[in-house]
Amino acid sequence: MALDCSLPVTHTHLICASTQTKDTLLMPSKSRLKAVSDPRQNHLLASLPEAEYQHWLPHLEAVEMPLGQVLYESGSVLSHVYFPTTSIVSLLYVTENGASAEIAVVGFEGLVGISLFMGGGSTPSRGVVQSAGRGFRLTAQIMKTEFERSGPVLHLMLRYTQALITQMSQTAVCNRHHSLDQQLCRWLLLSLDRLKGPELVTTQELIANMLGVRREGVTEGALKLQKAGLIRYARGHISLLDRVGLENRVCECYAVVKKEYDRLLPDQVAK
Amino acid sequence: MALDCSLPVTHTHLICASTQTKDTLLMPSKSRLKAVSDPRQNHLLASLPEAEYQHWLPHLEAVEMPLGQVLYESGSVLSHVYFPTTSIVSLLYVTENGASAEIAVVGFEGLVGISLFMGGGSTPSRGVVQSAGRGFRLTAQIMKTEFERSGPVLHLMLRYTQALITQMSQTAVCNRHHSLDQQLCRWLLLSLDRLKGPELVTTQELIANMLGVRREGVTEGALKLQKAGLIRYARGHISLLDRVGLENRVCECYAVVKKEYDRLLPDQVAK
DNA sequence: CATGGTCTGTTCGGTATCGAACATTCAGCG
DNA sequence: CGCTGAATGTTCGATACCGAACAGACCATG
Repeated sequence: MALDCSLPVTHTHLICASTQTKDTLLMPSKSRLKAVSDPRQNHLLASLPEAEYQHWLPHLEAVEMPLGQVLYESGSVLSHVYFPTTSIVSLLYVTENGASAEIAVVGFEGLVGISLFMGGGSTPSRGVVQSAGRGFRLTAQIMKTEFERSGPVLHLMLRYTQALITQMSQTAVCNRHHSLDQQLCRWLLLSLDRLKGPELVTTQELIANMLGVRREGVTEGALKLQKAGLIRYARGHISLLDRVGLENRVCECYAVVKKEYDRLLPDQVAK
Repeated sequence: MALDCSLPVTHTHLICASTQTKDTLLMPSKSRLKAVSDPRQNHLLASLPEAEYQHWLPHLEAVEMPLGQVLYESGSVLSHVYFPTTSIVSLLYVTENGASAEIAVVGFEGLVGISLFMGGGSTPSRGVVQSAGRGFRLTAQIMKTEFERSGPVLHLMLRYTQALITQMSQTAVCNRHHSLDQQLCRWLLLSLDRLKGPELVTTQELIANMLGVRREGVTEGALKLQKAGLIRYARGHISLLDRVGLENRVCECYAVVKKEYDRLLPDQVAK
């Protein structure tokens, strides 16, 4: 913990150098230099034992994660694992005829690229930045080595993976049994939980892609929520006004997932 | 491999002793003593390095797995991991209002109880025997120890887990985008792949529970398939007549899952 | 061989979502 | 400042699935 402060300085120069990864960059974030990232904004990194953390530090590369950036494609071998801090990444499945569905959301609580240490190297899903921000990444090689080397790291990663599995499973059930309105609430809450502020920067069109429904459906659902005074939105900005109100409308799926994350990944460090 | 033959003898006396686990026994299998189980009928066990396998052998307990048996409840801590040989287990989520949906099927290719070595101890799902048969089990303690002790075991289990994750994810997408008819085909093929013979012993009612739809829907779908000459069924018995025909009707989800299982778990031993 | 229960077939109206088409509003840009 | 494209609002018929109710077929059991 004592050495945290030295980090941002050490790494700031890397932020720009690493931006040009695979830019499907749709909306470049307007050089918000305010929050120079601290790796421990990511809860997995923050949960690492101090010794491990110090060991990782030199290898953690700060990266900008612009909206729409594809971190990995279906079937491709990952070059890095990503630890979002102020961004959100969606794990997306795309069907043959172009329809899509999000199976999980990853934010500062998690990591993108479990297939790297799970042994498969790739998955049939796609990782897309769904809310622009920052994060850190580690090369595949180092991640694998660290995973094998340290028991605590392994256990942390596996517990996280189990939480992710819960989110995926619950998504499957939710897709089957709950109304679009409920799913929209779930999606909003899950996404908002993975960001600092009370505002999401996304269009209804993108939400529709995530939920695997038509945009019109999202519009209607969002309208209801806005009329009820739970959210307010305008041209790509959605603000949370009444969290309790949303929680009253959401299906059980949200609570199940949240509870499981809390159980498997208690905040050992600051929240 | 050389010692396989001695095993059935060693363990046959355990089969009965271990039957009375938690019997929601609906349909006791009529004492089919023909296939006295060989642990290596389970592909995970068969994929273990010889040394590991010999190490596990004394601890593998042969068990009867009757239709409807609940191997674990949502949230409960597992006492054993199960390795099906001639049975199929469904991982089932049940919603507050009683609706259910299967998120994955496990047969001789896999194992039930990943939360044991993933670190969570429990999951919000339920494990139910969906096709009566046999299997082997290992106590939680031994499974955990073995998982930690041996690299090859760990890697095998994790690769399997990743395959399972694919199945769960694909189920989520399928629930969203594909028709009941297609999903029925997927379910039939996935289930048939996890059994030896070309016949399933299940009612349409149970299939409906698994798919999370009404029984009437399954009846209609099954009728179409029967009229098309792809399957034949009667009172709880479904026979596969034309696999290719089914594969022509199924959605991509089946192929994606199958391909991923084949990729992650190549049959190192006999198939 | 009668009976009860399970399994399957069939029907009908209700509802949520789809697919497509179009109107409106707003932000950014030249 | 006006244009353009993106984002949002609205409508309509089509369709897949739901919920409920019931009929027939078959098996096990007494």
